[in-house]
Amino acid sequence: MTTPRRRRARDPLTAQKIVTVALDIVEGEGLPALTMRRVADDLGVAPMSLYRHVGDRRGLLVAMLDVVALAMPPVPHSEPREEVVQILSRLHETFRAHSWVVSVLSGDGLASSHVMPLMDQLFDCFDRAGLDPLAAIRAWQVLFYYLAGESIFAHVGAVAQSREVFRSVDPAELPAIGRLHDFAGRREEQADFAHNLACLVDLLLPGS
Amino acid sequence: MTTPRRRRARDPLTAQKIVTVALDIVEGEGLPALTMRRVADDLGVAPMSLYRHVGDRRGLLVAMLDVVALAMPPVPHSEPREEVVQILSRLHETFRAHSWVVSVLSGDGLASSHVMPLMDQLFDCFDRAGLDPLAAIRAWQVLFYYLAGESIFAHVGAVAQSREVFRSVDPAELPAIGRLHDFAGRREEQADFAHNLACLVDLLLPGS
DNA sequence: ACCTGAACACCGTTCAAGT
DNA sequence: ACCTGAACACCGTTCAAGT
Repeated sequence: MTTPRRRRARDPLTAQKIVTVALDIVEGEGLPALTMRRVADDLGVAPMSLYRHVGDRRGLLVAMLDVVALAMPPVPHSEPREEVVQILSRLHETFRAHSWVVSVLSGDGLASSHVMPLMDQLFDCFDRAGLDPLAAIRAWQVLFYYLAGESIFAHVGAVAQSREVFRSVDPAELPAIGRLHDFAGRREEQADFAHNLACLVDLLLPGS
Repeated sequence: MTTPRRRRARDPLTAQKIVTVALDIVEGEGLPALTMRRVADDLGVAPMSLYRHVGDRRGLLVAMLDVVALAMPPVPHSEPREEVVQILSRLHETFRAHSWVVSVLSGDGLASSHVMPLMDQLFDCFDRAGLDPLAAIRAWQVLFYYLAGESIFAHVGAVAQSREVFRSVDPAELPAIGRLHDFAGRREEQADFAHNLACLVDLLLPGS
């Protein structure tokens, strides 16, 4: 094994290296596997070495969010309604591809400043569509909360005990739920999202 | 101090006592304060004593969800549209009053079987309103994901670093965001929820 | 049957010490 | 300036032992 146990002056630890390794762990094994000690282990470094470069665990998570935010391809400008759909779809793709992101946003209350340009683009669309600031904020809430809820529960739902609760319902006792049993499960959730998003945008943007 | 360090045969530990103490902790100090060791301490009991009664930490959380679900007042029957609004409002009140519930639902993928009657009532409303099963599932998704997102982010947002990110935006660089600065913060989120909910129900239920 | 202490395999982080 | 080991104050849970 030629893996060095110690860093050399020529091979210094950097925030970038730490974030890269942390992203590898979290993409492959999920958020619970991401511990400071594990990141340090994978780098062949003492746990405390990380703290000079990323502050603490929350600092590491923000740095990871920054990388994801900066990796999002820009959304081209177009007619406001279409542009809103594209922006929300981009966020949806991001949450799907990196499901830990929503957990960090909601669970730890963290955020990356690098999403703000995309937010600005979205609110500019609202403005061009004729929404006043209050209506724009409400539109944002409806769209983002739906998006966030969808991302959280679509991800966690795949392995959740809550599925078992739903399945174990007695159709004789709760008939309206019973009627759903045939439909649940074998549906395209991607299609549902696209459909629901289109409906919501139609609702929120005036005169189309 | 007369606090007994040991249980007597006449004062046996029960799942109910454990859940009561756990709810006290979580309502007062939040989910991070809820540890098996802390619950045991508050009961004057060894940590391992809990495991015979609640299985494990997840079992304790489910038992806590059961209590909250059973404490929800029933929603009176009425015209479908109104009944849907009432059911969603009841869920919203519950999530507001016990903000840890949404974290447990989303973060741990747990659920209580005792919410299923309310779900059945909701899908019966959808049925009476003329929605086919597919449309009903989509309506449920839109409403619940919005509700869940609202509850999660309204709660976590109050203390979050993400607020700081928003506030620190330079209005010259991102003008559409800058225009919102005066509006954000001093709004009634409760009113927003009621308004948004009414709009969503109007969208999802046909012909009103 | 019910409860316990000791132990295992973890956490994030502080601190004083090394180079 | 950058990295380290040892330590602190925690976790959930297993196991063998007590009554």
